[in-house]
Amino acid sequence: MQAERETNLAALADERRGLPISRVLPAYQQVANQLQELIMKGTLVVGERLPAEGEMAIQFGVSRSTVREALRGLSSQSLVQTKRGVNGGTFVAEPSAEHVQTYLETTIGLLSGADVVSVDEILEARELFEVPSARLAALRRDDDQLRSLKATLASGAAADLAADFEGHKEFHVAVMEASGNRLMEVIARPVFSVLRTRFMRDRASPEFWAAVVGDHRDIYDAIAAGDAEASARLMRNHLERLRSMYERIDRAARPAGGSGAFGDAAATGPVEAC
Amino acid sequence: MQAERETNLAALADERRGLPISRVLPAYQQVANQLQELIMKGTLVVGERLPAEGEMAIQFGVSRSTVREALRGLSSQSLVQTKRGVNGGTFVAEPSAEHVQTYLETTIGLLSGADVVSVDEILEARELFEVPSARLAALRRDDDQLRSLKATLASGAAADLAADFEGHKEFHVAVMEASGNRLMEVIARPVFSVLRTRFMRDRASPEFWAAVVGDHRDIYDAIAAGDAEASARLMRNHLERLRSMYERIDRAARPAGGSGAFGDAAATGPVEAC
DNA sequence: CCCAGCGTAAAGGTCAGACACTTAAGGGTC
DNA sequence: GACCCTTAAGTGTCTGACCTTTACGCTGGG
Repeated sequence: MQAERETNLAALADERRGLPISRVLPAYQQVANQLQELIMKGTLVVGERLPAEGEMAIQFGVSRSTVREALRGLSSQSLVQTKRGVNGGTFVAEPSAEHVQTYLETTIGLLSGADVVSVDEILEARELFEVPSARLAALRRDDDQLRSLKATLASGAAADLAADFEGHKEFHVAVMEASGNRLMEVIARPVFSVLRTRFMRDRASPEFWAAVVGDHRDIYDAIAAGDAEASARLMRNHLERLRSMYERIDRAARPAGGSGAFGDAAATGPVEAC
Repeated sequence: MQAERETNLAALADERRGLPISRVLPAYQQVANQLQELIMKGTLVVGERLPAEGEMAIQFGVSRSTVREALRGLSSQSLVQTKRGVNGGTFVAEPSAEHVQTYLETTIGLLSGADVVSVDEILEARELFEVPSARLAALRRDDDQLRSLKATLASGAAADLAADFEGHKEFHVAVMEASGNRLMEVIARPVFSVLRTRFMRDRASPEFWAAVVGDHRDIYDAIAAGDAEASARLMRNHLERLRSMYERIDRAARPAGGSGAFGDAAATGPVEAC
């Protein structure tokens, strides 16, 4: 009872008005779209197993390769998951915060690399996210979260920069966790990570890191005391300190990407030939 | 000069210590990973054309189908784009805010549907995003943005609810645009859209919409006057009004998804048989 | 009775080769 | 010079085969 798909798919296009632009989607796209819709409408429940590739091929009236291509797309969006072996198959994946974070991190990195968003905007967004996080953390943290937070405070006596750098990350992540808003956390973490990746460690002086460690301790105290406004204020100051460092570092030219990934491939560069 | 991949890929697993869990990724995954890395490192520049599928197959030492599956994954993450015809091929896609928004919208919707994040958290995140947006908009909007903003103000005399509902969306989007932070916009829009989708129109009384329209006008005035604090405060009040409506509506059971998407398929449901 | 080992079969993973469809470019005709 | 037509590169799709993984059940020994 599924689509018929005559040999000539283009026939479907006849129904369209005006614009004769070829808008017949490839079969794998159509299959992917249909499956995605079933998942999003909840017709296919999380954890549910889809029919085997071969069966879906029959039901959709396409070949197994086509179905597989569709599934690859869905699985790279973490909508489905595949398992091999007997009782293997394709399963509706359960939405996970981690997937979203991974995706956001790479994507924001790309947006930044392509100058669709500027470093300034990322820094600003970070403040917009983390300052309220600190405020909420002061209001909501439970004892466990407070303990985790405390555990991330660096030794102070700078053992080595790398440890401080790690501690810095863990502290901020712990604050986001303590804020009690998982959506906020899912979004703020990648933003933080992108900045962290862009401005790798070792660029700042030991004195700078010492100040960072002091900031963390102050913020921790405010959160522990449940002082929302102090937490927010201190976090803002802290982020401003960091921002000034980032801005100083930003005077580092990004390497101009050359071709050559596929050595002898095509001499037909995207720019002028001849 | 590419990977060799003997017939037995599992040989690669021998190098591992301890844990003998089968962690040899499928070939398509490995190919996808390598390509993704090349793109993210900037070795493959935006707009650049990758070798034809057949050539990549040779270079990676896999079959064309495998390459294609890898490409489907990348393309569904909007990392690459394919074009048919002569001079067709696979091109490194230019990162676009729209793709991210689409992805975020579906994903946040799923996270919410699976109760990984609660409606409360989404509502809170929305306030956390849009209140600062309004503040920044007051400080930064240029004349064009102000004009666009004004254009979204509903007629007031409720023509029909649908129009108000649309206007509501456009107003909030315009504020985000005027905030001058594109990252913020990319993130805030999907959050807004998810709420909007979850609580479809027509659930609120005409009086409610009238109040909404009034709120919008007030916020607009504050933004036009460049009064940052008033903008923020009014936006906060506005969102609180909306929140109360959402919370009232949230007393609506979601339909329990039934099986049957693949009718006669398998009787081997995920739950008890017999 | 329990456990280890082995075989089996279902399902995904990979491959090779063929053909269809799309589309830009080049050449030929009027 | 404008238009059409052929051509070819490259993606899209299909077929059918074989490999690999892995849960499950059977079987035999302790």
